[in-house]
Amino acid sequence: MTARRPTVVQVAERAHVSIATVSRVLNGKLARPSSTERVLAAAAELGYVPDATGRSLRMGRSLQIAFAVDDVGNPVYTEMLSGVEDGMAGSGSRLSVASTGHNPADLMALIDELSRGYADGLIISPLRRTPELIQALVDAAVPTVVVGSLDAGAPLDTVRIDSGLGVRQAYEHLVDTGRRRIAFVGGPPDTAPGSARLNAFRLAGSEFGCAGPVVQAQGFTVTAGEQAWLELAGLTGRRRPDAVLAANDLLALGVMRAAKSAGRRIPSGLAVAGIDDIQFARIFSPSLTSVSLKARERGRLAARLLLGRIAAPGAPTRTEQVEPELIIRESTS
Amino acid sequence: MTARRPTVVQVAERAHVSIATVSRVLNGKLARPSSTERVLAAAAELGYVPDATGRSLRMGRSLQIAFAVDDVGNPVYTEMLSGVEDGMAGSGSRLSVASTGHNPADLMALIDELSRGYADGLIISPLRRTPELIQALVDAAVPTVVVGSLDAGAPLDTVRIDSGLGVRQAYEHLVDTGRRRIAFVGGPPDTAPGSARLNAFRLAGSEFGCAGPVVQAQGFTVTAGEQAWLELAGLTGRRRPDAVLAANDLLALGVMRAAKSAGRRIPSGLAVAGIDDIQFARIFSPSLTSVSLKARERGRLAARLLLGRIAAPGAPTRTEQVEPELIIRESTS
DNA sequence: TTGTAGGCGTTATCAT
DNA sequence: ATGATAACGCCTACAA
Repeated sequence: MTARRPTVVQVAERAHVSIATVSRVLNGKLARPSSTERVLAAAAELGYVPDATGRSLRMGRSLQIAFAVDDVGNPVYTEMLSGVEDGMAGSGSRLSVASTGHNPADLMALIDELSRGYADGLIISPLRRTPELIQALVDAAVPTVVVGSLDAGAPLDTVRIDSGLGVRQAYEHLVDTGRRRIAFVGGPPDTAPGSARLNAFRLAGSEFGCAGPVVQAQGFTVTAGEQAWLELAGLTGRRRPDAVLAANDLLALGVMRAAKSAGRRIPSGLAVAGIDDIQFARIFSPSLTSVSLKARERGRLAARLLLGRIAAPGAPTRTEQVEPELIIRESTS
Repeated sequence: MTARRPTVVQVAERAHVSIATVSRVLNGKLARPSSTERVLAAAAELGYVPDATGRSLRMGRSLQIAFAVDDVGNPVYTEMLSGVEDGMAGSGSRLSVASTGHNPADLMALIDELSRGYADGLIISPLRRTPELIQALVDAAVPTVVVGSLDAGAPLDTVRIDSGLGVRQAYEHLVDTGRRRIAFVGGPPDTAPGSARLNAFRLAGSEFGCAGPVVQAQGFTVTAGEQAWLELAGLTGRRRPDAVLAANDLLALGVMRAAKSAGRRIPSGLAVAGIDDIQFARIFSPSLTSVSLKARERGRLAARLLLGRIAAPGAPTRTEQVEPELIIRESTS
């Protein structure tokens, strides 16, 4: 911790070779067996480990990947992060995590920071996909992979999932199980998932004809879900919903909690379904029916995509598609 | 993304000064106003941003902090991570996250990796504090802050919390609310929190005399908690517990879920309390009584400690202490 | 096969 | 106040 770490120079001296030979041996290039042996021995004795910064400077690669996450409090991002780590396994790169909070400026600052060269690429799953953000990502100093659907125009690698299809699956399931007045608790409408899922709900509503009231929550949080329930709770008669479809699991959990406190029975009095299938969805009582958006798999794919892009910067942009999957649990059956 | 980024050389040429002056101006050292102005203008026009790698090499600092987490699936670590980010705010350093899984070798490899100089320090909250691990941390290439209690001997900065006191608080609360046969669901006994909390439970038991059966779970997970309940469920008569104290919230949630499925009423038939006070503890039904171990605060303090250590490597080791806090909710009252 | 030397981008010393 | 230059640790032509 105190002693200065040995460098190629120390190793070279000890092995009685030049630093070039040291570097070659350590990087697996060919060298005379005797030299190889001496270098390896010297390196081992000295406890030599190549310096990441020196190597980065020389190679022009930091061997780091940045992952920007909007809301660390949402388990879905933890799962995605876990997937990113999986996808990076064996790549030799490390993971730099930045939570950008809910401040768009933070995110822009992060993208700017990339031009410092501390990461070779960025994985991002932005809640708000504004044109400015997309443009910033396209112009970023390093390649970016977006987890989320983009207009075909943007020259960016993406990992997509049709969350609208997920909404439809949940909706259909609610109808199949006899619900006839399905309320929707949407996320903030200015977010990509917020608007996409609301649209899908409206579409499903016009097809199946069981759409009930729509509430826009302030965020994708449990608290917002609880508040959303308050708006729903007052409705009576024909406006009173027999099911709630929420734009994500945290909202659904909030709705369930508030509805239960208010004396509603779930699922007999009210069915509730969410989206994301976070790990806790299974644990709740009643356990929450939810549409898995395969966060982990998306993270894994994003990492593969990014590593591929870094290896071949000129290759045509790619898109990976993942399919949503309805997981039926107690809250609807 | 394609064009090579400008360096001090470009800026210097454009401003008609030397690279030394560019560096000085950009780092806020004194310079003639006219030079300052020209340099700033040139830098702005070129969109110059200092390269992190070049700076790191020269400064001998990577401006990165590593955070090693045993189990990303446990929200308590997400909260701690969040605290670490808070504590690092404004320091100019970035956060590198590595989840070491449950493989001790991974962790050792991570510590070895530190000697590559990719981080200036490490924050770690290890489940298993073996002598080998502690020694490795002491010998690590960069300073380490341990979130957890260590023997006084180890020359490491630490953030402590008396989780035994937390166990006692919960135990006392259960006794106060009339429970007379308190079961304990402990984590793996070879982990630091596993053994510390079990010991505290035994101590409280001998003091208050209401200790019931003890179950050792395989891990600190919901699933392990569900399995633990299975062991408890068969007990009858005098061995049948009227309360369960679990070594962490995930275990407690698992116990609650399994007990409810088995028809036990909570808290009337069985009281359940956990430890950690993860965000979801509040959301469950019934909401979970838990002892907050201030994960976020501990993360924040760890970051401060580490930054201080990096700034003053020779300073005496420090320990921050945080107090546990019992949060009473529905699962016990 | 091996060594010398240059350069990646930055900061800091030492003259001027 | 400023400029030339060295140095951080590494890899890799290029020359021998």
